[in-house]
Amino acid sequence: MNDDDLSRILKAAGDTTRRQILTLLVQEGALRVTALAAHFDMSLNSVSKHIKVLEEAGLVTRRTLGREHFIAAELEPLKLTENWFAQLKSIWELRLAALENLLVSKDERDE
Amino acid sequence: MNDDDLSRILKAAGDTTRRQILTLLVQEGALRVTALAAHFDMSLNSVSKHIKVLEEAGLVTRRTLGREHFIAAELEPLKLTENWFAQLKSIWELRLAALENLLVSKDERDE
DNA sequence: AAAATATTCATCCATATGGTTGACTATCGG
DNA sequence: CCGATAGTCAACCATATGGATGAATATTTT
Repeated sequence: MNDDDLSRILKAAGDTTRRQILTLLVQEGALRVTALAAHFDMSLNSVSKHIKVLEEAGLVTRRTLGREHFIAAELEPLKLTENWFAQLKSIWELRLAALENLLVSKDERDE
Repeated sequence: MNDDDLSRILKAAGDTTRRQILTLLVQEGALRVTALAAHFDMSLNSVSKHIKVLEEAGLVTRRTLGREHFIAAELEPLKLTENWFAQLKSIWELRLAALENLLVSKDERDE
């Protein structure tokens, strides 16, 4: 289901550390796991786990060269969240428009 | 901290049931807790808890009339998530532009 | 071949989350 | 005042999450 993708993405993005990781990757380009971990007051392993979560959400990709894993940001999936929001807004506006019409036609009847 | 707000919003939005609640509210306008709960295969209490999470994230507001609580969608906070995404994208593009410049000036030197 | 480096895997822990049920509170209708 | 209705609060349970540490794996360096 696509809805699960959206949940995964939003959950992955819902953690401060993971958002910081994404920011680092976006501003510095692909980074190794150790390089990323250096920015956090947290064990390498914990950072590694966060990366895994981001990876499973499709928000980062991994290119392995020998023993080094290069992690890169992947912003594409965030468009799913934008789409969801846009859809909500459009439904909202449709309803408001319908409401508007109701009021207008009521006014006309009352004239 | 504002970052906590963003986490709260994304976490609230990261659950399917809660997103469905938002959709219902957006398309039908304010609804009572019981009316909302009727749409889910889940106890009233669970829905009530989801509403609370949404409320704490600012994604819904509550108007209490007597014993009835009317819940309404509040899309404003979702703009924070849009801003975050937009910021990521802009940093990304800045870096790409800088990279582009580097390549161009390298080409010029090599001519 | 041995030591060092880069990373994941496995386990453990405390706390958070999503769900349940039962009790409590508040309001409405007779 | 009493029963029904609308909700929340409290406690409980199973599973998920975010963190830690120690061991295992793979690769590079010496």
